[in-house]
Amino acid sequence: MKTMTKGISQSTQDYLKNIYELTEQGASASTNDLATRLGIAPASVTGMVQKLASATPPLVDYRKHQGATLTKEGQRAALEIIRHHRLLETWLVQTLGFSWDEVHEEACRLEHVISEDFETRMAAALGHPTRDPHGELIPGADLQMPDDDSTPLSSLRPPQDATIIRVNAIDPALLRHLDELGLIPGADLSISAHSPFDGNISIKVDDREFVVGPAISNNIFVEIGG
Amino acid sequence: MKTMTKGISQSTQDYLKNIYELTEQGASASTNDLATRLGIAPASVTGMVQKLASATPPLVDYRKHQGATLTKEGQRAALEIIRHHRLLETWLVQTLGFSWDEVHEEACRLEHVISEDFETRMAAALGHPTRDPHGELIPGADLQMPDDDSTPLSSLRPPQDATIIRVNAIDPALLRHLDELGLIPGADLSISAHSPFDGNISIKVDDREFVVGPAISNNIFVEIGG
DNA sequence: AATAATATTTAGGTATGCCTAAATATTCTA
DNA sequence: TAGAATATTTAGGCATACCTAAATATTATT
Repeated sequence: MKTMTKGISQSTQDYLKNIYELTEQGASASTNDLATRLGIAPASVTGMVQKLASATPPLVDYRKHQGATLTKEGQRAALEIIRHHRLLETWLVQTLGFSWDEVHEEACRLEHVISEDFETRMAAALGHPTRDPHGELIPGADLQMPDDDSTPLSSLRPPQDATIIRVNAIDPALLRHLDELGLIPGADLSISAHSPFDGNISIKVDDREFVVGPAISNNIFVEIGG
Repeated sequence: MKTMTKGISQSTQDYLKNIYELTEQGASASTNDLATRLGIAPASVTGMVQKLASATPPLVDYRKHQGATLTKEGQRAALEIIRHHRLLETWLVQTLGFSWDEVHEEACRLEHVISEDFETRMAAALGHPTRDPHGELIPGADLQMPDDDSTPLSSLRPPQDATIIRVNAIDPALLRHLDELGLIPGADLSISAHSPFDGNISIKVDDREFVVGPAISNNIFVEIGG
């Protein structure tokens, strides 16, 4: 009947996960960005981040007006949740036939309540996958995040070829759109044109050719060479 | 990021589920029994039950010192959770190899967070089962609880034969014990003796013979005739 | 039927995690 | 570099769901 949070509340887990994701590319996580991602008021984030910073052990480093970063402890907890989330997405797609645009929300709810035993069994049943259905890396049982050497699609220029590795998107409508275009992990593509001013690129996938803007191409990551 | 409770909190769901189970055999659910099952103080139960009774729509009928029963609405919600719980137990056993003593706790946490979509897919993948790994009946998608025509093992007398249909137990240690004895749903048994004063019966299962007391035999339900 | 034992309720309090409004700090712009 | 715009924090509140201690009601005993 408990909530299986190993003493870390569900709300805290959400904070840590989002701080992890916001700080992945270097900077610290701002109050506002966190508030937006969590769907709560900035003032509430300030209070909560202060609490996380003065917990024992502290889960985040925080100085007023400077945003938050994760401590070692906080990072451990974040990676645990991210591992849960990504294994669950994989699991839902592979065993229950969910599509990749449907699993995010479900995994967000389940990630907080599954046991370590569940996690272990799921990983084994899936053959210890290293990427989820969006191509996102799954931290290992040791909570190490593997390296990702992929490149943003937006950085390619004609006539480069590439294979899609990872699609960084949550919005179901966008994911369905990308699915229709064939822009999914594993897809091979080639760049046929690039517009320098608007950043649009023309790509060919499955013999279909179309143009994508930076809003999309910045969030698709590829391995160069088809 | 929400908790998928259709406006009914997780705590409320636990109350309703437990009231359902306590009132299944007729009487109303007392404050104390609920407190014991939920692991909280009786005073807290009083407060919560009062709240459930004055919700709109009311989820329980309640009069001071008289215990609580479910309203139609409350029963609907309870059956929804029980359906989740029992499908999940079945799912965990069949797809992740959990044993029947390990699934209760896990299902108690998951039951509150899965979507209707998840429920539907799980039911379909399992072939719309009507009983969970303990033999407990699973309410249908229409939230009708099927009839159970089984008989308590404790009511049998030599030389009756029977097949185990349902084992009403949660305690993992007890469930492992029963598993070792072969007292699991589907097992055929025959009654070889009955002690009138202590209620013990001797039963033979898988060519092994042993004695079980009423604490066990009252919670094993059978279909008479092997 | 009075008293004892048990069950339940009331009263007052706590922690969590959110809110709004107002104050303050930082960053941008001219 | 002053003022405007933006971001953040403080202060004061609220709902949920739990707690303990004390009061009261019900049930059992003699």
